[in-house]
Amino acid sequence: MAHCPSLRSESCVNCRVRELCLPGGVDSADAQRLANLIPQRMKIRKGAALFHPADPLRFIYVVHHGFFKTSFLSADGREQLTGFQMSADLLGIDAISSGRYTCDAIALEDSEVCPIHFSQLEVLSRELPSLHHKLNRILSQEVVRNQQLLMWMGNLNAEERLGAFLLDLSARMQERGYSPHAFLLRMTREDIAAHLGLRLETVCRAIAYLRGKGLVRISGRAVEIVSHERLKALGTSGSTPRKLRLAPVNAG
Amino acid sequence: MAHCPSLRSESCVNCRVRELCLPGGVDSADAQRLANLIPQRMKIRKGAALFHPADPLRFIYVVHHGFFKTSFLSADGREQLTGFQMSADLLGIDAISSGRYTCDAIALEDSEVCPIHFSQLEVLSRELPSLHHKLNRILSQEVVRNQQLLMWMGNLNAEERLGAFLLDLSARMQERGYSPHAFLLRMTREDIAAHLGLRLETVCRAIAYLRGKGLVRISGRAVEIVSHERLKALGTSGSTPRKLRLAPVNAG
DNA sequence: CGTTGGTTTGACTTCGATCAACCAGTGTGG
DNA sequence: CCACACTGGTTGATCGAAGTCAAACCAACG
Repeated sequence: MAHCPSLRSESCVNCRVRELCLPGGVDSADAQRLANLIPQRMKIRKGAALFHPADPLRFIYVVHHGFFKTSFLSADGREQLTGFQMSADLLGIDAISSGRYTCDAIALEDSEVCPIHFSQLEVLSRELPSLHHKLNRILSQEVVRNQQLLMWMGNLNAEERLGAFLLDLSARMQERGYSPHAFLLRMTREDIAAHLGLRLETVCRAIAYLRGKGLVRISGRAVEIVSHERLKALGTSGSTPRKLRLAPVNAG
Repeated sequence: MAHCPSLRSESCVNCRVRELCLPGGVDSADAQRLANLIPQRMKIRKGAALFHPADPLRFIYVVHHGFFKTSFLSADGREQLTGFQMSADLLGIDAISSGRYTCDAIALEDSEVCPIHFSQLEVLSRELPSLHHKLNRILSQEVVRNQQLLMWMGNLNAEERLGAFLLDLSARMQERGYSPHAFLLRMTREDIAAHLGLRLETVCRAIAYLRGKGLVRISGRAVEIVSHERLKALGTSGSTPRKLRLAPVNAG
């Protein structure tokens, strides 16, 4: 069971995305103990799967660098893309409930992940309250994130959904030290569509719409966000799809 | 801080829904220690809120009996109903990530909840591995549940969504020892609509459709599921909304 | 009783799905 | 080298599911 320390690529302690990741808020000595749970980083080639639905849970994975998508198919062949994961994001936490992964995790570019033996993580987090709390927060965060996505699907039209999606990506890029104004998409239009509950043609048209309004510049995978403010304000006024039906304002 | 044990209504140990709830899989002595974290059950009247968005997290709540809905409003007045909670379901886990609740929790009937001091729960779960694991599983379960809902919104049409919703309710009734064939809805059509990303008129029409097909009998809040099998099979054949576009089958 | 909140049904409109054509790269084999 | 297939992206025309607006219905209740 014991791994030779020299095999470990690097420690969590001086990882670029440490604060966003599991060791965020955990002090350095303890972060090193977490790092010791990671046998060795794994390289995943573009298009390859990290795990499949029904595989038994042994590890959860942190994306070290690269980009993933997670998606699942229902019995009758419908696909839902549940999320895109970038560095410091966790993969596999859906598996904790049943002990088996519920989705596919596919690398969208050559990537590297840190596998963490889950039951060892549970044991260690009993010893380290800050790690324990961080894990709980990450799980809860995932719930909130999914609820946000739900809100997009339930309340926003195609253009607004795409706008929200781009702003979300932008914010996550910024968290990781990249420019929030310009970045490259790692996924296809079809992936975006499967994520937002649309079809790829509709995503294209939504892009054309935002471009036409001068809110973004998008050609191929290259995105430039011209105005975060105006993009955010997309839904606020103008068309009112599925907003709360307000009580009529009676002056008398 | 110490509460007189005599104040505690009852213990978790002989609670009807113990296995579904946090003490599920935790042995009786330890379940009693969990019960000791619950100062006293709280009664919530129909229509009242258990908490509001931005309230600081102190307790998470287990529904002991009754029925709740959780929903949130975005800045621009759009509402998304994130879920319905019945006995043994947890309320407030969305708050763990930021320390503040992100949604409203409203009782749909007179209800009773078990408040659990969250930071004490974290401390106790460090001592009791089985409790710790159960908490992780419940959090993960919530992620999976939301992903399921996402799949409904992204891939199913109105009738299929309603069918899936009714089957889900039915399964949860059964888990709790009630009949899966007939039960009462505690929520309005508008609540169902806000949950499924539809409008109430569309929910009404979807009900009429299922009734017309002889799959359910619904009048007012009373639901009878005539055939679980045929209800499940709703999407499987026939119309193919948003299914995977299959590669054309070339014989040559 | 009339009021009120929830539900149902109808007529019409609209957003996004569908089907189809076409384009830009990119790789492959003759 | 060119012909070609192939993948991903864009745009147009058409259609249908669900949204919107409106009216009516019903049970509960003061």
